[in-house]
Amino acid sequence: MPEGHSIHRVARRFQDAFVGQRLRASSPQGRFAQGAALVDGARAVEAYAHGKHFFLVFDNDLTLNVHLGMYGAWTFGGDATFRASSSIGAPRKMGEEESPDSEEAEREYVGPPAPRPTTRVRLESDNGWADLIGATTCRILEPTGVAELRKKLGPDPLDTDADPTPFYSACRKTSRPIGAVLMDQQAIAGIGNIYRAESLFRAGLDPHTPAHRVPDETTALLWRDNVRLMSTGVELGRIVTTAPEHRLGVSSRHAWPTHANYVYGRVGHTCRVCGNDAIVMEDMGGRKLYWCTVCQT
DNA sequence: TGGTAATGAGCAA
DNA sequence: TGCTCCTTACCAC
Repeated sequence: MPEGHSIHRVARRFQDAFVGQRLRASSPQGRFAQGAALVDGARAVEAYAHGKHFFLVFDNDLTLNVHLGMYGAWTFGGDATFRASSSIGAPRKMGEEESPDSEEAEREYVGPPAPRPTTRVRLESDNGWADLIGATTCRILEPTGVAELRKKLGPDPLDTDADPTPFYSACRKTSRPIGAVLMDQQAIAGIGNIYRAESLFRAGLDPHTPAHRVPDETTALLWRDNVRLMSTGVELGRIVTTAPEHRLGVSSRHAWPTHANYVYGRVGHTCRVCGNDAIVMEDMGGRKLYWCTVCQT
């Protein structure tokens, strides 16, 4: 899936383009017809993300809660204030950039295109639209439901007010591998398979290290590094975890994908730091874990 | 045309 | 631990 940074981009997009307006809500696919009816015609008052969960609050106290899962994506379009249509969500190609700037602005907004048959939700204002496909979760929540859900989510590195303490204590009290804890949304919210692998590499940490044996200064480093990496992800619309000196000879950002990561998806390639053919892939908790057996000890 | 993998997570066993 | 759901795109045949 889109990791946490993508969801924060979605929230930003909604905040800019839809919040403050009355929205028409529908479910072209039909599977969310009842939910859409609950907010159809209501005014959007706030959009935010917590980890990989997206929340759109309406003035009738109901909240649209979306989790994109592995395949979900939002597509946006509208008049000039929207820029041209773009999408945020499940990338289909490695390193794909989300919401690329359009080459030309749309001349005249005449309304949204016909929805794909798989469109779960379409939200429409007078000057733009947002389509959701493939989400694993899409529902309407009461305020209590939102509170209940958020209580189960750990601190989000992309939340500037977040207190990382719960993440530190989660690490101290479990012998589960640190590589598994980083993926646990109850311990820390928003990290996915790429940020997991890349931040562990940058910390020089063996993913199998029992979390309670990771020094406090290292868990603090992991938090701070994910704050930095994910913030970069929000700004770029793409995950780039390599330091500039490890992207030598790459000037165009369109060439970044092949130099954007240290270990994710790089089995059989030379490690950018130690130069060894030491990057391996294994299964951890049902997900593919990539790491360098020389750099991460 | 069909098999598969993909930045996820809930659930049964 | 493994199955399931959601959807798309790429690849091999």
